[in-house]
Amino acid sequence: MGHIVGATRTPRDRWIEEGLQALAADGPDAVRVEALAKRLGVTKGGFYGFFADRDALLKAMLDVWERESTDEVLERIEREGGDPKAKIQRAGVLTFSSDRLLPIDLAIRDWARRDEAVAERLRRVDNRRMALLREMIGTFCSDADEVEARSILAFCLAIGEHFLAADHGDRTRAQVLARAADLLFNRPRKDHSH
Amino acid sequence: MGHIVGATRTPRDRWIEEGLQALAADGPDAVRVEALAKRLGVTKGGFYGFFADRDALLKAMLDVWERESTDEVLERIEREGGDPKAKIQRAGVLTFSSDRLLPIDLAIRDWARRDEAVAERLRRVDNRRMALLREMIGTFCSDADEVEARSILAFCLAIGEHFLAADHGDRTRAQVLARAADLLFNRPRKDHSH
DNA sequence: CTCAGTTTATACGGTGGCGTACACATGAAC
DNA sequence: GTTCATGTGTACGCCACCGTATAAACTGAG
Repeated sequence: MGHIVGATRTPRDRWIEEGLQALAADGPDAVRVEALAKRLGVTKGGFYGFFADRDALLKAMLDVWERESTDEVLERIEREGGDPKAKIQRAGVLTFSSDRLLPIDLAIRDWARRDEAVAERLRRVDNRRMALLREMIGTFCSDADEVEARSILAFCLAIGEHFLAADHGDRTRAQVLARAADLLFNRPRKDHSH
Repeated sequence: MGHIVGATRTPRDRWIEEGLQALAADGPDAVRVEALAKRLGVTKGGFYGFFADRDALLKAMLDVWERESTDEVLERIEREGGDPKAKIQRAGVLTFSSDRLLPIDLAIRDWARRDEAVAERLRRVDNRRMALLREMIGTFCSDADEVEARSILAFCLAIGEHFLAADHGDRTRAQVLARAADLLFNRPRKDHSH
């Protein structure tokens, strides 16, 4: 029973991986079975053995992304420890400076605007990330409303930066970002004097 | 000479407008000649009288968007006047709360990640918007580096908010955004005590 | 009414993509 | 070496889309 026979030249994972690369590079419309096969040096012959149809591949891709973007990143952050600011920074680096995860993340954000199922997954992922941000910012800011405000600012900066095309004169983007992060993480506000 | 005859049931502008709607709703790949014709209750017969090919339509769409997003908005802001903060807010409302311009803007941002020509146009538009932000923020903040930092934070908040799927517990998104804007525009930082 | 110019409908060839059917190849188990 | 499940190549029907060609319909001027 359970005969495991026949070698798999192009296992399920490689289809998913190639799909994620296509998604990252050119959006969900670029995830085409025959195109992936070509890039894998193979025809689509084996594809339909692993996936019912193209849509099943898309779902599988999102599963992998969701797991990699939450569990794996959060686990690694906890494992490596450090103070709150270091953790925030590491979380940012792990997802928004990753050559692998960043372009996938951005593509999925645009995708989510048109597909409710994708939006639902993104919500789960973003909520976990926001929870981390809140926790970290809460260690040096006591006003809960302000914690939320600073969290959304930080998150939107990390995302929006990649959708923003503006220049900054003499400054580099990195310099401007550093100063912005400084404002969010290192400068308690003046006394509440409404 | 120059006989102007023959009525135009579906003028150039309507093709462009329908194209922009398709772009806003489903991204650049959804801008298909035959699909637009169907939505216009027409076949593609007349299309190639106005445009050399699909690509010419895309260019024309970007032209219209660029003009509407810069000249028209900025002109209106100047015309209606007000204090700096009111101007920032109006600029934000005119572009990022417009049912028409907002979804187009977001679609173009994603598009720009893959098409250098689109990125170039977006850069022109974003630079004009950033210039406005700098000018306004400069009226109550003297440190040029911090002006730049607050500007990018404000811009990324306006953009990123729409790509962010997180919830905020009891608070509404609008409440959180208001508090974040408050941080950026109404709270001078503590004395520089580094 | 006639006419010319323009817009639109229809039909066509070409391409690329999906999903299916079936035959071939491969390699482990026996 | 035979068997057999599995992966792969090839071919097919189908549909959507682009861009072209050509004929029909419309419109305003004379």
